[in-house]
Amino acid sequence: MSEPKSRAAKRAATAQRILDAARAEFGEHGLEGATIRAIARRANVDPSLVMQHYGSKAALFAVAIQLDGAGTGEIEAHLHDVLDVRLAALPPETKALVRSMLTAPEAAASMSAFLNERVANLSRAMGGDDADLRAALIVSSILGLTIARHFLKLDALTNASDADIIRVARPWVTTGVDPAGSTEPPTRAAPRGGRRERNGTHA
Amino acid sequence: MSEPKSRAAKRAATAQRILDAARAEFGEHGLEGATIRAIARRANVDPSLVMQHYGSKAALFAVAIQLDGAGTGEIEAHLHDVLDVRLAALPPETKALVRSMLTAPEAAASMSAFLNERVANLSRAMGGDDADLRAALIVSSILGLTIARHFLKLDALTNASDADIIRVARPWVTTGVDPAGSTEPPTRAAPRGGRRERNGTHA
DNA sequence: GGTCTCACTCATCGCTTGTTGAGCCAACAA
DNA sequence: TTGTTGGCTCAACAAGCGATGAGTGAGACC
Repeated sequence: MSEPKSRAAKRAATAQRILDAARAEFGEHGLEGATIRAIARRANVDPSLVMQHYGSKAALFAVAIQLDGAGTGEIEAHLHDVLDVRLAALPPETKALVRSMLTAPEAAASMSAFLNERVANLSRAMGGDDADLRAALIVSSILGLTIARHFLKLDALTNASDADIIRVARPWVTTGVDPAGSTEPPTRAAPRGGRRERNGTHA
Repeated sequence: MSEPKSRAAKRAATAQRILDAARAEFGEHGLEGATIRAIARRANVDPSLVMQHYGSKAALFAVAIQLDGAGTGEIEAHLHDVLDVRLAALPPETKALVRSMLTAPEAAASMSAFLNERVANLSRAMGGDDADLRAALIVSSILGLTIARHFLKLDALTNASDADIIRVARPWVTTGVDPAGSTEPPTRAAPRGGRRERNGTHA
């Protein structure tokens, strides 16, 4: 399986194994629910070694929920890809971050910062009236979809295939096709507050 | 403040005070983060009295996250009200339920059941193609909005007033006005992986 | 091949948690 | 005034937690 490596390489491999185990445990049970002992057990290692590697449970958690952020700036330019990213099996660090964001203040802060940045980027890319608010709604919706599907496992979302969800959700999120609209031409409520209705993406 | 009541009434009042304290603590710190001692302290009561009243922490939590469910069936008929309900300050039991839904399996199950029912009702009310899926997207979006605003406190959502959010989100959620609609036609990235793009609801 | 290094384990500490049972004292009944 | 009920507190338990520090043994170095 794994060749006998140098001592440093072996230690690095152990650190990575611990980190993987930590992400899995944090992703399943959250920051408080996961224990150093369980992480160590999963990594086939003594609990004290976990501390020796990462200093404390909080420090380990901070590393575990760090998103690599590849394409964070780019991804808004290809908004169509966002849903795919979210719908495919979630990366362990994302799962760990989401799992704890409602109970662990550090996770909440990290998630807020991440989403605020996405909102800002998206808002800039979209422009128009209420751009910030509209961007925040889109980002919030994707968050809600992720939670409902991968964590709460709502029937309608687990029964549906990835392709189904992408087909229905993508045009909605990215171009505003109405999810509430029936097959017949929707009888739209008159917009209130005098905001003019924009529908630029569809003729 | 409170007149000396009968013994039974006094006991009932204490039970209610404990329950209120529990909802507040669970709502702030979640099931695991909240402690019997903290709940008792908040209710000005001995910790053991909490046990005497509700049996166990889990049993108290089960009572604390119970939604009264008034209008659960009705509310789908008046979807416009949903956002108002969600945007006003969350009821303590809702906050407690949401806070723990990602870390406490019992809370997750309760939330799933609640949302599944909402999806089913909404789907029935809407009809059309992919009704279940579209209903699930709407419900998920409202969930995401609630989390992003009241728990993660995203900038764009805390800066905006209730009225702003309702104005922008309501027509979107209820009638499908496009939140992403830009002024210029977007240059779309070519779909990857050969998945054909469907756009059934719009001609 | 002897010595040192260091990745790792073992035993254990202090602390907090949920939970329990005995005891106290005001409120009721006679 | 007496005896009794019952709402409530006090003190303490076992279990599990994160964290610590001494010790061990296989591999690196000269």
